[in-house]
Amino acid sequence: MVKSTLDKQVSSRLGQDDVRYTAGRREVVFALSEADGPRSAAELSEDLGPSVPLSSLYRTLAVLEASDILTPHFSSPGVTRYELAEWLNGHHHHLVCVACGQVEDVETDDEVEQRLQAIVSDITGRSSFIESNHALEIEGKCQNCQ
Amino acid sequence: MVKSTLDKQVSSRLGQDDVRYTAGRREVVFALSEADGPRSAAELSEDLGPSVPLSSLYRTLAVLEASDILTPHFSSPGVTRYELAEWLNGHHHHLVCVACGQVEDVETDDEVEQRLQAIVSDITGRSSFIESNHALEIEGKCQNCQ
DNA sequence: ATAATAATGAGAACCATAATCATTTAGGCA
DNA sequence: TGCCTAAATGATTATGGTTCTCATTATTAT
Repeated sequence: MVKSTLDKQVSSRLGQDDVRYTAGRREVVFALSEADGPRSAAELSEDLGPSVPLSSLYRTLAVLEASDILTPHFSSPGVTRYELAEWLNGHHHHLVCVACGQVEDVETDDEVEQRLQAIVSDITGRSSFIESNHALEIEGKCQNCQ
Repeated sequence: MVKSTLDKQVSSRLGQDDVRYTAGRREVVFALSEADGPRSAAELSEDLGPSVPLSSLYRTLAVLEASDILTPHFSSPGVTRYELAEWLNGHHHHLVCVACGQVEDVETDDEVEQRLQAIVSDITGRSSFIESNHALEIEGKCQNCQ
């Protein structure tokens, strides 16, 4: 995604909530748009350096999540990773390395995604659970850890 | 699963690791075998009462995970839930309620599971990632929270 | 029985995250 | 342009889930 396009979408969405799109928040959104998977506060802090202090970073993540710019992701104990929400980043799934904990995005083409959605409907169809989303997490070993 | 069968399988598996299957550990395994989804330490502690103190409970969970009796599961911020490992509990997927955080198991029949495995293979086939397992997490609202 | 080893439990320590609060910054308006 | 008000920031402190420590207790092997 082009940076300026993303910035416009985020800015507009935040505007609806009367939330300002400040420099620090832009940095966080940009760093996440460059990442190839969800990032924790600690990982982002490393990427960003001292220009965004941890306390501000945590608050920024919470603010951006509340406005549906970011989605939290849980795959390792005790740490929350964030990624751009689906409407910004596209629907995708995750490869979770059981060795190093890194999470990588994978895209699926429409045909595969349709088959997956059919499976989800098959599963929830019989229950009283109302589906809003699904996530296919594939665990294994990434190239580095094999 | 019959209690005695489960106990035998767990006991035998722990024996291979020279780990004792003590009363407290039996209580935890039993509580998880009765649960209809992954349970956190806090939830288990509520189920078990004061007979298994928290510090012992956490250690028991770690020990049982190390011997592949339990599998950790991450779906809400900052809390790890455990369930019996797949070889004891069967392969299944999860319905995660976005409102209350509860996680419920769902079984899939073989035909559906085959279709899902085919999708996973389609996705990882093109990459250098080596799959060991997959998890389909369906988010939405449980009956209580609708 | 006894020695050796593992398990237990109470409490302290740890670490990721959230809350506090004084200060700074930014947008609305004269 | 310069105030005024509300929002954002950042250093610090608090919180809560989890792990560690260590003295005590229980279990296994000889």
